[in-house]
Amino acid sequence: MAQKDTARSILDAAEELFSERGFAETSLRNITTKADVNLAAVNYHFGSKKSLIQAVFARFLTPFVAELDKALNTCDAEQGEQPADLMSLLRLLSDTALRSGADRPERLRIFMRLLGLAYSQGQGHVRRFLRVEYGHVFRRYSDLLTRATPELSDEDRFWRVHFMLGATMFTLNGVDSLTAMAEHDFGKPTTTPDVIDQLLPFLASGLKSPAGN
Amino acid sequence: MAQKDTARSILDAAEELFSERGFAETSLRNITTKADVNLAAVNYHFGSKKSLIQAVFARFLTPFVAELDKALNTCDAEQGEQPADLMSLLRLLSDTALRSGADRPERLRIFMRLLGLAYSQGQGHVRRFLRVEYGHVFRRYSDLLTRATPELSDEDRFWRVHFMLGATMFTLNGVDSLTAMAEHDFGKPTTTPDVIDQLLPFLASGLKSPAGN
DNA sequence: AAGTGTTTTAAACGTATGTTTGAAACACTT
DNA sequence: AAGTGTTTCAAACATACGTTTAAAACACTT
Repeated sequence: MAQKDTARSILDAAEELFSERGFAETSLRNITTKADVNLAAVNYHFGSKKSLIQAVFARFLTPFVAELDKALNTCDAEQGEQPADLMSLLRLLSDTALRSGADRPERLRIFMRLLGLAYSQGQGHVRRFLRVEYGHVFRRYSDLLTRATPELSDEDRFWRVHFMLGATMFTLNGVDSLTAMAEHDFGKPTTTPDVIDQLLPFLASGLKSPAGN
Repeated sequence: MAQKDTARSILDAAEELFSERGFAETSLRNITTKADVNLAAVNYHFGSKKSLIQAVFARFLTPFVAELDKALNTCDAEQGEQPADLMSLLRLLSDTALRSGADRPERLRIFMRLLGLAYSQGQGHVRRFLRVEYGHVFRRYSDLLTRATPELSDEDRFWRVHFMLGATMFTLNGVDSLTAMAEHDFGKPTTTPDVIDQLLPFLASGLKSPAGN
C-alpha cells in the first residue's frame, strides 16, 4: 500500500512536470517535492531517472495499446474480407486514445506532449523502449491503413502518413495553447474532442490528395 | 577577424549540437570543445547561453525573413487586386526557405529541428524573441493565406493552418531519419525538396478539405 | 617601440544535478 | 512481543553545469 502510494505519487508528479517543462528541465527534486516524498524514493522505486521516464510512458501506453489491440480484433472479426475505410480507422484510433485516459480528460494532452518531447528531445532511449515494447500493435494498425488506401503507392503513403502524424502530434502537443487562442479569438470554447473532429477530415483529405503536382 | 572567427565557430558548433541533442542537453563545454575555442568565449561574445541560443536563431532567421519580406513585396506588386492562389503561396514560402540556407543545403533541416525544439522544449524566451523580432512578416503572410482561402471560416482556417504547421514542422524536423527510412524501403534517394514536393499538395488538400464531417 | 583596447586563456566559483548510503520507521509474520 | 523484510528519511557524494575572474596574448595606432 505504502509502496503503491509513493510510486503512484511520483508517477503523477513526474507525468505533469515532464509534460510542462521537458525531461532534462525537470529535476528529481522537483518531482519528489511535488509528490511530497523523499528524494531517494525515485531511485528506490524506479532505479534511475531514465527508468522513471519509461515508467511514465508505460503507465499510459500499456492500457492504451491493449485497448487498441482489442479494438483491432473486433474490427477484423466484423469486417471479414472487406477492409475498413479510412475515416473509420482514424476514428477507431482517436476514440481509443480518448477513452484510454478516461479517468482524467487532460490525460491525452499530457501524454501527447510527453510523446512529442521524447521525439524532439534527445531521449533516444524512449524511442527504443516504445518500439520494442509496443511496435507490433502499431504495425498492425499500419497494415489496416494500407488496405484502406490501396490507390496509393507505398512511397506516397509512407510520406503522407508521416505528415498526418506530424499534424496530429503538433496539434495535440499544444492543444491547450491552441484552444486558448481559439477561445480568445472566436469566443466559443473548444475541447480536445472538438479539435480531433476538425483534425480527422483534414488528415483524411491530405492522405487521399491527388498525387503528383 | 579573430572576433568574427571565434563567434562564427561557436555559432556553427552550437547550431549543430543544439539541433542534434537539444538546448538543455548541450553544454557550453560541448560547444566550445567542438568549436575549438575557450569555454569563456561564449560568455564573452554572447553574454550567456540564452543569448547564444537566440543568436543561433537570428543568424538563420534574419536573412530568411528579409528575403520573405522582399518576395511578398513583389508578390503584392504583381498581383494587384487579385489574390495569389494557395499553392503559389506555399511555394513562395518553401522556395524562400530553401534558398535561404543556400550555402549548405542541410541548413534548413537543422533550423527546422531547432524551431521544433524551441517550441516543444521549455525555451519560452525563444518564442518571445521570435514573435517580437519577426512577427510582422508572418502576420503578413498569414493575411495572404486568408485571402487565398475566402471560403473558410476564420475558425476552420485557424485550426487547419496549425495542422499544416504541425505536419511541416514534424516532417522537416525529422527529415533526415525519414529520408533514410524512405531510401531503405523504396530504394531511390529522396532530397528535402522532394519531400516538400510531396508535402505541399498534402497541405493544400487538407486546408481545402470540405468542412464538417 | 610604447601604449591601448580587444580577445583569449586557465582556473576557480557557486550552484544544481542524479545517485548512494546507513540508519530509522514501518508493516507483518511467528 | 520479537524478529524480519520492506520502505522512508536526512545527509552526503561525486559530478557537471553556467558564469566570473584576472592575467596573458594579441592587434593596432601613435
